[in-house]
Amino acid sequence: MKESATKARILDVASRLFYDQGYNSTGINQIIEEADIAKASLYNHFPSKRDLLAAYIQKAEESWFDKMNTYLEPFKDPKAKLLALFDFRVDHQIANNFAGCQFTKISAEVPKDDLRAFELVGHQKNLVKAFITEQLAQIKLGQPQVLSKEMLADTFFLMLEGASVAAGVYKDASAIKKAKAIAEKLL
Amino acid sequence: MKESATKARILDVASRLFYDQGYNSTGINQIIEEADIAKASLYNHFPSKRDLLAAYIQKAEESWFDKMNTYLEPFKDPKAKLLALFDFRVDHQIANNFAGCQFTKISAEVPKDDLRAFELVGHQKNLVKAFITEQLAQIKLGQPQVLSKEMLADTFFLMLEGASVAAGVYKDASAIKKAKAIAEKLL
DNA sequence: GTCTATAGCTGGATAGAC
DNA sequence: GTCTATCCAGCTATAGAC
Repeated sequence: MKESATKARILDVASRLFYDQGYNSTGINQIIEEADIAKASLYNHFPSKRDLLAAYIQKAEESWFDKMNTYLEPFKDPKAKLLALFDFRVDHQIANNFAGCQFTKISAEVPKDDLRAFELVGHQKNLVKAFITEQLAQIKLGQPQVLSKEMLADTFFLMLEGASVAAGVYKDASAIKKAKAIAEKLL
Repeated sequence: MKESATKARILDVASRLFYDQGYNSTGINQIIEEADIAKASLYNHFPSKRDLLAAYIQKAEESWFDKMNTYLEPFKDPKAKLLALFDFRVDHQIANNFAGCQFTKISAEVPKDDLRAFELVGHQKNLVKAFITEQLAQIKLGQPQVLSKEMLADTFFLMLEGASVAAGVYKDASAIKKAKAIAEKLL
């Protein structure tokens, strides 16, 4: 069931360019040139650019959670793990020159009739939200709490989403750091 | 100092199309066709598509705050006014078919060397943040507060940013409504 | 499954007449 | 300042040989 090396290389190159330049600004021609393959080979593996986009989002989701899990692995305490998620996103933004969230970017530039893309982006965000909820379930909170655990999960998730946007707009990670400080107060 | 009707019409058409289809997916050809003018007329008023984008963002900022002020005008109490900001964004997303925040969209799809665009988007977001801070300054909070007013401003701003992204991804306003419910608890 | 070659179109931008 | 006409580079996608 091993996928061809050609297909993997196409996806690697496309992933880099889609995130770096944007999906719409990256042409098939550039992808095949940098992957050093023929145009028809690309269309052999991916029937259309839209299909390549779908494959990109799925691969990016996998890669994103791999990196997240590696980063969070040392933290055993659920509260520390949850707070480290903010640090992970700071690091990730620095590593990617403050390009913003790659999934949010896709949903912002994709034509609105590409329902598949929105669904795949939503899937990644659902998993992030689920991770936050999972950690919160294991945290013992002091009494009395202003916000329920469900509301805390929404707060953290939405702040992270917003802070990632801010990172892309302002080209710095200060919003993510502020969000972490707020999260610490709320826990 | 009145601007020509041609220029205004170009900007009107471009604004609609940029938001609806995206900046990259909207060609000069479509703009001149729908505005019913010649290509050279467009380039007479806007030296490049990038300049047209800059004009679009500025006009959109103005229009956005006009609509916001109109919506919030009936609310005299600062707390009610601040909470109504969430409702305004729900309404705005519904009115725009859950296309997400138009400013965030631009920052997500513009080439990364278009510093002017990032700056103009940042300007709009600064104003939103300032409005939130302004309202909070007039609100008398109960004691003791977990979050300072500065942190509350960040929380509300980031949640609104994140919830607008979520509205665009999931095509519904539930995240904005959840953010409002959280804000009510925190005030 | 990979290649070369090209179709068919649209992109942003300009020249020159009026 | 608006028009027509056009340039050329880029786009997605396909045909057909090997």
